[in-house]
Amino acid sequence: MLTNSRLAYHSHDHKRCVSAALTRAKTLCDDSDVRLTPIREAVLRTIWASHRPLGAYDIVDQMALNAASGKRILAPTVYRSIEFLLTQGLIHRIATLNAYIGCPFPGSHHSDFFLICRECGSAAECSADQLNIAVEQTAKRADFKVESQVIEIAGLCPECQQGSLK
Amino acid sequence: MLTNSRLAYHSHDHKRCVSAALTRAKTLCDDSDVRLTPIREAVLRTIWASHRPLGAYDIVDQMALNAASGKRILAPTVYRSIEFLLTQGLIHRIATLNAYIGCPFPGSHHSDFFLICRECGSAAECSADQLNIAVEQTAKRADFKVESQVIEIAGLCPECQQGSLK
DNA sequence: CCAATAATGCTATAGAATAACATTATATTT
DNA sequence: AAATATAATGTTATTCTATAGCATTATTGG
Repeated sequence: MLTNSRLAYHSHDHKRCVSAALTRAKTLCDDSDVRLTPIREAVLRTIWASHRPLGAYDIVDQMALNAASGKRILAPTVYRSIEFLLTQGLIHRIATLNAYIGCPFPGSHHSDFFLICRECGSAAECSADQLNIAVEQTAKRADFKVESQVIEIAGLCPECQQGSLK
Repeated sequence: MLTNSRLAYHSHDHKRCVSAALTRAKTLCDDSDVRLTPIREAVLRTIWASHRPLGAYDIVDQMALNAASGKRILAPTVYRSIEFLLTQGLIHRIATLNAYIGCPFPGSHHSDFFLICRECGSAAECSADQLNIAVEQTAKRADFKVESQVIEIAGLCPECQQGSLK
């Protein structure tokens, strides 16, 4: 099983998370001959500010002012960056939250699913063969051809299970 | 595996689907001492008009005029009915589509998932132990306590696989 | 440098969902 | 049955999410 649950739920040197994500992003965009512009990079950095999925308008609010013009960066621009980052596989959309989160292992093929803590809001991404196989097999029994999947599990992360004394 | 994929994807006597759903709904609401009012029943009937998830404003548009007053039934009222029907387990929300679909087996405990055809829009609900076990086990490996799950698979239903010749 | 393409700025608007308060209907108590 | 309490609906406005359309600026390739 591939997962970033250690990092997502426990305290750690988050700056390393961010810089690693940024480095990976640059490399991948370079390899794919697409442009990780300053704005796109800033959006990615904003999303990576935590392990909690972030809404598009939260991103708008938390983005620094445009370095060049000193003006705010508005929703359509942010949404364009989001679309770019989604296409490049650098972020994911969490459908149940209308929010976006950085992908911890972009570039690698993985049908992912998410463990989202209802208490602290942190989300871990996982990829488990067992689950993918189960999806494939159950779909097959209905003669259904799988093309994409959204799996979002809500509950309590390890830390918050301790916090809530029940 | 529990599923309504037969009915969802293939032609059938849909009136029976609807009347069966309505009957179940009445029974369940009666048992739970909650009121399936005319409007709530009309919303449920509208959702059950097909096996395709229906958006809230589509429901608003497709609802008949209020039998009593002859006026349109507006969004907040429809949303209230949706909330009621969700609470009673009579319908489900499809997060990836912002849409709602009738539950074919309400009352029974089931952690469900959906097979949604991108071609015809029909969605089948399934419940497979194998998948639930896989979810539980992978979550457990991350020390995550599962409370609810959203699993939405997109692809091609049996009928539409034949239609699209590839 | 010039033309073509890509990215961003900006305004408006579409689509999904709910807040707040008034009104009406139903249930409960007397 | 009348009075009261509770539940459901009507109505208007608003919030939140997302995109359309067009102008402007930046980047790339010749």
